[in-house]
Amino acid sequence: MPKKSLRSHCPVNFALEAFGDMWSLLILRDIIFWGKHSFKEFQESKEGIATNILANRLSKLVSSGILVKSVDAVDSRRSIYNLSKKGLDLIPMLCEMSAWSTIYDDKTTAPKEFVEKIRKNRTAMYTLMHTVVKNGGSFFVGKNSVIENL
Amino acid sequence: MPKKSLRSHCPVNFALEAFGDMWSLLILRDIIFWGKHSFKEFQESKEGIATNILANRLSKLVSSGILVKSVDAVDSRRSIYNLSKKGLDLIPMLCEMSAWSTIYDDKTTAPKEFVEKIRKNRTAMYTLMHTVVKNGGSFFVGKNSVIENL
DNA sequence: TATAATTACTTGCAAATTGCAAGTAATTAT
DNA sequence: ATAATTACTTGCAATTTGCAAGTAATTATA
Repeated sequence: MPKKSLRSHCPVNFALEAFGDMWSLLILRDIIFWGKHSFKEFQESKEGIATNILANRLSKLVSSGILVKSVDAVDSRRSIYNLSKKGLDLIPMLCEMSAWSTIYDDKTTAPKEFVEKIRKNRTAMYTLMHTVVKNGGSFFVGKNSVIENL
Repeated sequence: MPKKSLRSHCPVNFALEAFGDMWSLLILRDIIFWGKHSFKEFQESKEGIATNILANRLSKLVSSGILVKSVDAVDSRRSIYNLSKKGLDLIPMLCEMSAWSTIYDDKTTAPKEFVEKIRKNRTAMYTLMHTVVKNGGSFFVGKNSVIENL
């Protein structure tokens, strides 16, 4: 199908058309914060995404250049989804979103050091996360996780 | 109806449940960037929101404490929607979203100074916008608009 | 002062999207 | 050889959306 034209080139609208639905953002969260990379792992997240929707969102994120899909070298059944540069550049937005919720949700599961660190030096935090995720890590999971360096 | 419980207290999910749908975000954009405040003005935006959806989203944003509704002093037909503190605190997120699109949409309508300014000193930009919008202004429109101070 | 506009909605209904359950195809593990 | 696992697809009911057409309460105009 031919790529349908945008309703507008307003930057907020552009972002919404690329990744602005609930499930796409939860997939990005799973990668950035939890180091998930496969269909199965995304499916196991507690919000409970349906498999047809998950397949649909993954293919949209790949075709908009935010995710890159590859086949696992040791298990060819597995597809691996990683963030491209374009996807890594969404880290600041996800961080601000999370920081907001951490302030306004009194039952938040986010660590308080996260918001403190962001308030002190946002750009440093974004840069650190960009590097960690680019190298296969994530905020919470992985041997070079962000949280153990806070 | 009793307030339905959240699927999770993950900060990304919390944000999505509060304002994470396309139309809610476009309403927030209209207020922050274009200084719109009434039903009619939101309806006129070029993305073309249907009036039933607009009414629904405005009432959700009010009940989640992001918007505050009041009646216009000089024309009692008009309802006026303003950002609460909780709403003003979404400015950083909207800015990062816009900054991302400005980089990746080669037809973006965003001014390039915006992204430059954010890269140089994000926090200063957020603070300026917070103040301007709090005082009834916006990024583009109003006598104390942000853009004329870039 | 009667009539026309305007503003902020609501209602009804068709069309699109979602959510759920159940497959399927291609590996990999036992 | 058989069972699991992984990444999907399919069918269908239920929910949500989009569109057109109201309605009610002002405010503006002849």
